[in-house]
Amino acid sequence: MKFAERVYGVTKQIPRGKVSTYKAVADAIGTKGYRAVGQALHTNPHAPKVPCHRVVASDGSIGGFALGTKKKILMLKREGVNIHNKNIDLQKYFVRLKKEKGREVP
DNA sequence: CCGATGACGCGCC
DNA sequence: GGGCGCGCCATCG
Repeated sequence: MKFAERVYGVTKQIPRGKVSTYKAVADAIGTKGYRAVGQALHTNPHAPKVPCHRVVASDGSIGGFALGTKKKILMLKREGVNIHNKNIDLQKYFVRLKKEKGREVP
């Protein structure tokens, strides 16, 4: 399994109307390469299956997007995620991503 | 193999 | 609170 595939697997779990952060994704797959996560999403071959636009920066900013940040914002707002001044309320829309492989130690 | 780059994160000024 | 710099990991040249 490639690194990118793992990123997609985790990102794919983000429900509509919610968002997550690169840090959360990286932590979910067990890596500290936050930047690598972003790169994987940039080269995301899976279209709507992997909602890469639902992944934002940990500071609440939009972050980046292949088609342009504005487009990203528009898509998010369209899904119900309210955005003000290029910022998202992580406290409200942030969702915890569960690790794709690691179990919760029963 | 080494060097540079990137949709980031955090510490410091 | 805003801006700047360094560090992180994976991929590409």
